[in-house]
Amino acid sequence: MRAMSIKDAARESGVKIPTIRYYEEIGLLPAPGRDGSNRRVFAEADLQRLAFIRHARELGFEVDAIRTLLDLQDRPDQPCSAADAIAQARLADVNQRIRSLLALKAELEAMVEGCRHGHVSECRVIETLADHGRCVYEQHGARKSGRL
Amino acid sequence: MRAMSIKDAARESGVKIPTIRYYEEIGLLPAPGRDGSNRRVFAEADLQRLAFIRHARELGFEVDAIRTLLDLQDRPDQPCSAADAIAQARLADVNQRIRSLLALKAELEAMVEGCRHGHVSECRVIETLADHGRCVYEQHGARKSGRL
DNA sequence: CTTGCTCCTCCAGCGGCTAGAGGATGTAGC
DNA sequence: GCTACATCCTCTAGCCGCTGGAGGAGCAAG
Repeated sequence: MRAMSIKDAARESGVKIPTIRYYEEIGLLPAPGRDGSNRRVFAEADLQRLAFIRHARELGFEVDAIRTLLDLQDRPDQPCSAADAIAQARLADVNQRIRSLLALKAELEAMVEGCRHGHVSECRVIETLADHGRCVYEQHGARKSGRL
Repeated sequence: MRAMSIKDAARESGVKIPTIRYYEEIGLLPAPGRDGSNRRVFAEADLQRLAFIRHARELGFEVDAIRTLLDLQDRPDQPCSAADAIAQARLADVNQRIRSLLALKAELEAMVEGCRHGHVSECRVIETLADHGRCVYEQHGARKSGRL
């Protein structure tokens, strides 16, 4: 059973030091042990938890969702439908986001391609921004939250 | 020349009232006139500016970029290369984001499809989160900022 | 005994809003 | 004139998920 400092835990897990402390503060990571000088000592289980959290964050899960997923992980006899639902919801969100971004991409490409590289007075980029009506696709925008 | 209240301006521009005030505060929207009771009075030009800002925000431009774009709009004799560069940078960002999200989508689909709807102990979703090595695609993650 | 490294806690800030308190003013109906 | 209600104002604090800095403690090596 390795016991390591926060610095080592950060290196091993890929989670930065202040972020580790933050996860502890918000209760995502259970408070690790301390040594005689009040320094945190991380065990194997803490590292696994950090890796889990990091991976979930990379996949864009919100902290609350991760909390639920971690709780589930701790109770292996539960049905996994809750975990499945969270992942499904996240997938739906990602799909929606991709759709939005593809519309933006088309819009931005039209703006950039239309640019004659002259003066602002005849700049397609500025014109398009000023007049939504010139948009290639109407339906960009109105995303609520802003992850990934 | 119409002169309207903040409520009307919000309705016309699609920008919410507190957001309009916020844009004024951060200097994105020049401070509009006031009436005898210290209430904001919005003119046509203000509305156009609000529409410009809103459209740019929908396309995911950052406030600083919008500031530059608005400055450019105000000086039509300038070359539009700066505006072009901002739009290009935004396009590159959108493309990168789409790539990330497609990787996430694949990853999430693998997780969800692998789920046998049994117990957490054999849940593909939880397993995959716990062990990055099981990922279909390594290269998800590490996006810096989180818009759209 | 000093230097340098790591650690601790606490607090402030990022972006882009959003929401609420607490108060002033305007308008409509009686 | 009075009441009710809508709208406006300013100011402050909160959202998410961190990130960074101040100020201080503790430990090892030279």
